[in-house]
Amino acid sequence: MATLEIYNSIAREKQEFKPLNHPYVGLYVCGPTVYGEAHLGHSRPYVTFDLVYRYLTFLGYKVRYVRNITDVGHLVNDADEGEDKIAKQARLERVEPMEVVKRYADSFHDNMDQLNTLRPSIEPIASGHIIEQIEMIKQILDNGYGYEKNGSVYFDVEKYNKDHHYGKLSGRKIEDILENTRSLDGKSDKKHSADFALWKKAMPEHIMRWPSPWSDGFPGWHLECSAMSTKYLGEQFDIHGGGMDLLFPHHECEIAQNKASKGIEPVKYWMHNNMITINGQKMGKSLGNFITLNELFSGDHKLVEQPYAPMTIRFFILQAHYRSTVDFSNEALQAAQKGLKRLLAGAKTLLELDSSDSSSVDISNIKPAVFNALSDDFNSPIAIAQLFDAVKIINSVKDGKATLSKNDLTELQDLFNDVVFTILGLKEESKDNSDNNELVNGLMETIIDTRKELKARKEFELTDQIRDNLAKHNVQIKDTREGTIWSHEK
RNA sequence: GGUCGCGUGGCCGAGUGGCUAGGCAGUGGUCUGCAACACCAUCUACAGCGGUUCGAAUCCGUUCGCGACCUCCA
Repeated sequence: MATLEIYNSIAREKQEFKPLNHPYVGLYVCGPTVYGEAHLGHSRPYVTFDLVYRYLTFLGYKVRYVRNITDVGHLVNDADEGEDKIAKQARLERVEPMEVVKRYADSFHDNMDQLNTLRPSIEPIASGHIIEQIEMIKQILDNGYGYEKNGSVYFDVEKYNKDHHYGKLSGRKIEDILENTRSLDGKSDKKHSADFALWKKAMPEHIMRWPSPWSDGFPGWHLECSAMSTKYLGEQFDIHGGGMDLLFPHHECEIAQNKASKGIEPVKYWMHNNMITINGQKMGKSLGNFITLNELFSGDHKLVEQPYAPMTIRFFILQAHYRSTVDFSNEALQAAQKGLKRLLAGAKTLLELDSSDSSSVDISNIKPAVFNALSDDFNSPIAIAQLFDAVKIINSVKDGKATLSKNDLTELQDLFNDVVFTILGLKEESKDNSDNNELVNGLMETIIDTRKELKARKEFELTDQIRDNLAKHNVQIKDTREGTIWSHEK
């Protein structure tokens, strides 16, 4: 099997993956700020890093997957002037901030379960780690990279850059940052506009506040990831993931905070997924062009022509490489839906095939091609393309136009089981499992038998009527060579 | 304006120097009472221009178009 290569954002090239502490792997992914329902854009990083988590685990690594929940400190606007996102939503909904957090964290978890993403090993919450964050601020101050002003503490970017390189991840030069950062019209306590908040003094009306040596207040947004990744994965860990839009300033600030407090480069491999776009433009809350996952699942949105199953969304995302943008459209999702159906039908057929004495087709290159693709920076679209080639073979065998030896058949079955279900995390979308539904099975059996009798009498008007009526209840009837089968879809 | 990236066939989306990506859609056929599924065959491509090379979608230059980040964002 090929060695795993990962595109490391900070090196701007693919690098062989060598964990710091084999076979253990630390994986940190920036989680959501839970002030609203998750939208399609959110599904990208979590499906992407679910693939990373699943594949690393499959390869035998012991992965600790940490993904935070942000419930405090993430401001609506500028790091200095904006309102806290959670607090704002709480005001709009007239509830407690923690009610907002609970509601949308639950909703997020539901959506992630629907997308069949595995839950992280640890899911730390920012407000539960105030002490750790305060400790880190103290260290940054002790090391001379921060300053206090009016109860707030800021990171001194200019000072830090004298000893380290602020901008090494995003490829920015400090001069450009200092030059281009928006001026704050002298309203700010910051020495320089490029500086960012480590601790903010809370306004009197602010509910989300904690005591600290500097003021009653709350931590800056960037700090939580530094503090929590350090706590659960150590001062240095293997992989840090997140959306490309977090690359600057969020991840840049994280590196700075870690180095300023611990003196160590925290992350070995930085991974950034690209955006989901809509009409070529990034889907985002601030742009107002987003579609929530629940809206996609229900079809209840003006841009959504039909309900899309969670697995369709997952497959849609996996059919593109994580570092490419992927554009939302109904056409693309419908193509994904049909493609997924074909792939899963192939997987099912594969289990029913009989082996022959020998193979009439050569399947020896499929498995290596699949794993080479996955090991080449998690290239799921290539892996999927290989699986479709296998589906073609599977269907040929089913049609009696090709044969597979016992060994080859087993190899394909194992491959599909490993890749389709374990690694890509796809699954059948069957909601009504017929095994606990004897009544329905009995009824369907009666209907199908009756229809068979009608068919024999060439009463085709009636047989078609039965098929059409059942279709109205999302029950599909198919007359195959082996007999009539039925399926119920959502 | 600065930094970075992208532009592939009707649509989506891989590929980074020579060999059919794949999916969806289309067309013709096989199968079917008719469908659906499936199978076989088939079609359309690398934004423009210039260069390097025996050979470029792939490397270099340039023009045009689009996007991301530089405010919050997955």
